[in-house]
Amino acid sequence: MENPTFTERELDIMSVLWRRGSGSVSEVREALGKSVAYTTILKLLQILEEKGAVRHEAEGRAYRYFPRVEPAEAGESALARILDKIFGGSAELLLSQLVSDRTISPKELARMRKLLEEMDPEEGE
Amino acid sequence: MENPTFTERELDIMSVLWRRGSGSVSEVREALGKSVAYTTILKLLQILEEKGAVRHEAEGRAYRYFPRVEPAEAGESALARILDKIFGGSAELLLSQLVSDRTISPKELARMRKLLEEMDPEEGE
DNA sequence: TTCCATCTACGAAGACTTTCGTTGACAAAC
DNA sequence: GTTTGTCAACGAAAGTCTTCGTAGATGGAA
Repeated sequence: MENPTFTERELDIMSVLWRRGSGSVSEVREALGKSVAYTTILKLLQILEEKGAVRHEAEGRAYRYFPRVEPAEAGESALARILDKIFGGSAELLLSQLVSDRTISPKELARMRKLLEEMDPEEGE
Repeated sequence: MENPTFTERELDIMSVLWRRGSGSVSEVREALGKSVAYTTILKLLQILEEKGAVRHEAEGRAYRYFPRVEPAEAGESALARILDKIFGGSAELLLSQLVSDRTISPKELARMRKLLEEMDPEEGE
């Protein structure tokens, strides 16, 4: 899937599948607090499958859905959009916004520092 | 504006206003490559004004539109969504995705490092 | 004055997204 | 074997977003 983008609701569902690894319609519905009808979740999963974002396996009479798109792929598209449109391409500004107004644990902060330390300048990855 | 969120097209327009500081309908249209009709841009700007995201001043017979929402505000909402739904709340994963597969200049990388170095752990800001 | 260009206002069409009711299959419980 | 509960499929209604045509105002050029 090239540059996967998801609608609001689709993302809710993908989020559940990423967190849990997989899910039946009912499980996804549970995870979303049962705020939407069963058939709505089913429909969305069918749409996502058509898009190639998920696949399913039979499990008894029901289906178990698995994500086919990695969070990283979806994140790349989503971040690129925000970086460009909102932060004018400045990763620094984005990072600043990310860490401000949000509590980051000392451990996570340390890992984030390390991540940047270990990055070789010029090297994209 | 509490937690401003923008649709795809609205964001295109806000992006232009943020970049330029302000814009008339024609200027915004130019900036978007004239790919959409004049009245479409006007309509979107009227919607954004109704939402409180922009304001206008008369300038001759035309209007000049100004953003009333800061990129930071829009960025906060947008990042929070991605962080939660895609990266499972991990700022580290998000950062890792941000810097991978994207060329960050040595200077920007240095500034990003500094940003994290100067952050006091536990302190939200 | 009349025409043309430029502007805002409005409304509605078209596209996309979200929602769910209804149907029919199937299996387990009665 | 009839009822009950769980399931996927489908289609269509309702909601939202995007698009632009048309109308009417205004000002400058012919």
